[in-house]
Amino acid sequence: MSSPTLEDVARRAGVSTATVSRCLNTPDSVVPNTRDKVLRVVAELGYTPHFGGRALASNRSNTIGAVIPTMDNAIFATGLQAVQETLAEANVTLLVASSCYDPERELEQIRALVGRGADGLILIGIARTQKTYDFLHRRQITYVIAWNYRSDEKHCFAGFDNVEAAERITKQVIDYGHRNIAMIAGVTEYNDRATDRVIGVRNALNLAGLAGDQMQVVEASYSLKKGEEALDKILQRSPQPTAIICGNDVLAVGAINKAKQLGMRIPEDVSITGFDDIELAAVVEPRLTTVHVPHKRMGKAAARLLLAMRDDRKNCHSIKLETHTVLRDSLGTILK
Amino acid sequence: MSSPTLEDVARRAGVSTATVSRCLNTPDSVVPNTRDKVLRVVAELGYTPHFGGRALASNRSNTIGAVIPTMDNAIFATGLQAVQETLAEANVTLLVASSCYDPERELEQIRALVGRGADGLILIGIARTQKTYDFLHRRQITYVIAWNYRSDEKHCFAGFDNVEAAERITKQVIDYGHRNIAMIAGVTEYNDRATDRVIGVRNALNLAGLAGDQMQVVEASYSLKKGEEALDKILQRSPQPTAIICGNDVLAVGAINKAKQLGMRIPEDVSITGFDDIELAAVVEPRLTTVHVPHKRMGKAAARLLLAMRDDRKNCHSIKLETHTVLRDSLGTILK
DNA sequence: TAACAAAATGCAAGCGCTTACATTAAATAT
DNA sequence: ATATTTAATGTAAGCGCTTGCATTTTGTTA
Repeated sequence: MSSPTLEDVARRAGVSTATVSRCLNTPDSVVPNTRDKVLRVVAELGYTPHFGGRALASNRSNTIGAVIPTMDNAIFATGLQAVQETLAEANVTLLVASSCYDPERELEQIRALVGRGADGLILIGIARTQKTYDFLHRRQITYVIAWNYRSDEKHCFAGFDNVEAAERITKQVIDYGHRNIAMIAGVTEYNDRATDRVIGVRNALNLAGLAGDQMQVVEASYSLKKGEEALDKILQRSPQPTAIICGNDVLAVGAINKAKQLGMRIPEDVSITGFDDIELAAVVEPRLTTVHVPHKRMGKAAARLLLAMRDDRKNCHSIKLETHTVLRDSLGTILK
Repeated sequence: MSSPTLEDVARRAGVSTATVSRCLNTPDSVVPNTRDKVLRVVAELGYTPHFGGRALASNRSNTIGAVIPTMDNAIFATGLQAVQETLAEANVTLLVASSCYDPERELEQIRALVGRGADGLILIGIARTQKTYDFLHRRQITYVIAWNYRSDEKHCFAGFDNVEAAERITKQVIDYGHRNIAMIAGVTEYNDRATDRVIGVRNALNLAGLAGDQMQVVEASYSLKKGEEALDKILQRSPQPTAIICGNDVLAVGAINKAKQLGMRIPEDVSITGFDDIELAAVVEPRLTTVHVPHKRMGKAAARLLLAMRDDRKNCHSIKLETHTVLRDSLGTILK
């Protein structure tokens, strides 16, 4: 039932618990002879240090936590996988919790992870309650923000500029001749990435003299079905847009499906673009023109950053990752 | 720097540490008046119990671990999300590690999670080294096996019968008139799910008098690209099969893509079926006929089971989830 | 070989929490 | 009102580990 303890090892090896502990943590401070003897017993007993005891005594856990909106979203799952791999190389374990896009719940989960001694946290995006930030700062928690980037010294980022990326793809759409553009956005409440993407689209429109502030925006939560519904809503208004920019690929694919069901041709009758470049984007027909986000590299970067900050709290060099537009088939030209 | 401790709370609330502990763990054993007072202080101080202390004193970590092949696969990500949500309701945290389909690595990760005091483990499938099972048993680790099911009392399952499901869809393919059937399977080495699916297809073929043992099987790792390559390999042989059964949806979609590139019509020129029913399956054109697996329900079931077993180790009632074939457009009839 | 410095090891005090058990307060019976 | 039961709270002993400091061993120097 009960696992062997440090003391069991010590007794059996005929040394003190301190020596055993040192064999495990600072092997160089123990004479080889003793060390071998101890390690042999460790192997013999199949001893594994008790994490709780260790955390309690050393105030360090070799654990980092990630609180993501949901794993049930390829972009986070992919990123998290990269985080996990990077962390595993450094013998650090990953604690995962999901907030389900609810700020209260995020704080709850952050509390739980900190309570279990996470040495650092990976958080998604910037938008969270002041209460959460207060907690983070009061407790001096090391954290990095992923999936967004700001040139803001207050936080440490490993992300990309959502505004910029949205501006870029919108400009592309405009360059293709579109003048009447609508947007299916992700839910912007409590979601800075979704919000930034809307801002980016509006910016680009304004810059081209197209009254971005009057652009039709329909918000939809992350699912194919909601994307379909959103398209319906957009089509009710006339004149109908010639291009629909979507806040993420899932919504875009939903919109494409619906459009096809309605007998519309893409991109001849309407152009549709996405954001994220998940696997789906290259498979749907027509293949989706979208913003490529390097999710794996981002996960790796976030993990590395956190590892570095763990050793030196102030060692915070935010990383800005670059995105680019992938031109595929769902965006077409408007001939004047 | 240092977080408030139980004692800080106790002092400030003017009670003993025991009372504070009880307020947090067994609130009913404290009179409401006292409880409110204590909880107010807890909130005031932003107190979070220290995991290490708790684990040490109670010999329970309120943590369960999951070792999955990779999160970068929608089926596991989806399932894991359900696990996490179910666990969170019980105030249990989820530790995640990935084995990358490598048995040695799986053992390593299991060791790490157990070392960190996981009260139980969720493991994927049955195939693992004897060494791993020895470790699990010697340490009397509570674990449940997900994504597969056997009527085998040795383990505790929360999964489905891969053989049966593969038999079912194969029978469907045969019923549609196909006689020359090939398979693109996932990598079967160290992967009982992939192996079982091949067995199921062969069984059904044999049962229909179609020499399942001679069926052409090409193995491919989990990616669209490998699915495409596998299709190429299959088409080299003649006579070409009229139906290709794939071990998972990703391979199936890869095969569909390639077939379309080659100018083949699906299902007129060749039928293709998948397995898993991920989101992609309903989006690809033609929509994929596949085996629906209730990943979310499976995750939830696995978590519940583990939670139950935590309280009573012997309380192991394996759960068999049902799958069914979803008929969509990628499987067509052969007219005789 | 004695005297001393340096290296290795042991001792023991916690780290923050839970939980038997002891004590006190409240509720009920007499 | 008092004795007795029951509920609420307090006391204090660890849980397994790390680590500062004391002690012992080993190595060095004169």
